[in-house]
Amino acid sequence: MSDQALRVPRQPSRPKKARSAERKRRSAVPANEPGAPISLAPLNRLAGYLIRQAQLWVFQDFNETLAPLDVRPVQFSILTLIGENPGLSQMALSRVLGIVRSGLVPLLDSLEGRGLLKRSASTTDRRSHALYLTADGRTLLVRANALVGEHEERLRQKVGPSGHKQLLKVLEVFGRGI
Amino acid sequence: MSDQALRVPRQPSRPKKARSAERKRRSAVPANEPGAPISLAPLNRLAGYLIRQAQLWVFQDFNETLAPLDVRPVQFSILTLIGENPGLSQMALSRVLGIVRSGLVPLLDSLEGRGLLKRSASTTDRRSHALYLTADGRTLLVRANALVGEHEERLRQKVGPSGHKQLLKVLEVFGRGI
DNA sequence: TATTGTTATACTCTATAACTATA
DNA sequence: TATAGTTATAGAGTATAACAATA
Repeated sequence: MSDQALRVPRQPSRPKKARSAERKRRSAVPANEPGAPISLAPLNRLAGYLIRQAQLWVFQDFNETLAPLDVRPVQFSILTLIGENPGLSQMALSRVLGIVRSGLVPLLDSLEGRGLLKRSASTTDRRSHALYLTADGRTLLVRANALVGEHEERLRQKVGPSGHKQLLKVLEVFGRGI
Repeated sequence: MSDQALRVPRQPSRPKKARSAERKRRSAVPANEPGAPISLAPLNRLAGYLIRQAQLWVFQDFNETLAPLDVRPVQFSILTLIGENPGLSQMALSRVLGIVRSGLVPLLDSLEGRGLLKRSASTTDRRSHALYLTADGRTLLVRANALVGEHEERLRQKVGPSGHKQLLKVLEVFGRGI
């Protein structure tokens, strides 16, 4: 964050000239009062919208809870899946996670660089890697599981014990079990 | 997509030299069979994981359903909120959406460029804009609501009618109602 | 001094195409 | 020919800092 000279400016995602054309004339119309209540009624009746809001809460609380270990949700999923299925290939992992195989590479690079997993040569197919947790990876996963338990408990308190049970049952259909 | 000369190469997110160091030695260890079933049990017991998987399904189905109108979930939320709260300011909108105000600018640029909304001058505060739907915006929102209804119906079929009712009730706590 | 909208910047995630090495 | 892993590339989403205009 200190060496600015190494940075290359990025291509802006939209051409600049389009923007000025987008805001040309602005007639004066009465606006809502600043402190006025905002109606969200139509959105709050959509289960899809509520699922999205719930997911944002989950990720935020997960990240805050797991911050001491610096573990994101997808990293936790990767470590858990490799721990449960030692020798997993990257292709199999990418299929289960719903991530294209090229997107998995930097994620595994990072975890391998931290010494949490290793890519071993497969004995059956020299193209593929067999993924294993290291001892450090197993140790971190134990600590992560404890924190995830705290996070899950906070979620249970948020929706209530019966709500939590209902979620596990109703959303079971979305769990990818192969 | 044709004029390659205009493109500026992007800064890779991670330094290249770190990668080779990350995969040094690879001992040969027995790997899981390629066709072997993969255990997801520990993840499928976490409500947070299931909420995430459900949200991925929701976005995918939403995008496929609304593709004819080229409306993403966040764009639908913006149009709905402005339709329900005409004259809304960008600050108020960004707070409700949970988006920082700078992130809202390109979203509104795009929708304004498509003629779906307009930024009008506020009568009370010359720093702020009052957001309104255009006639085209209202027309599109009507059509979008019909498609969102189809999407919601598919979600209801996915989790069952009683499951859908339970979701609306259990997840109500995540709906931001100000 | 503080706030609103904007710009510039950068990191993450996701996706596609092409390459290497293997099958 | 097809597949596993990798690289390069591009776009979306999200975040911070700084600026001008205004409060």
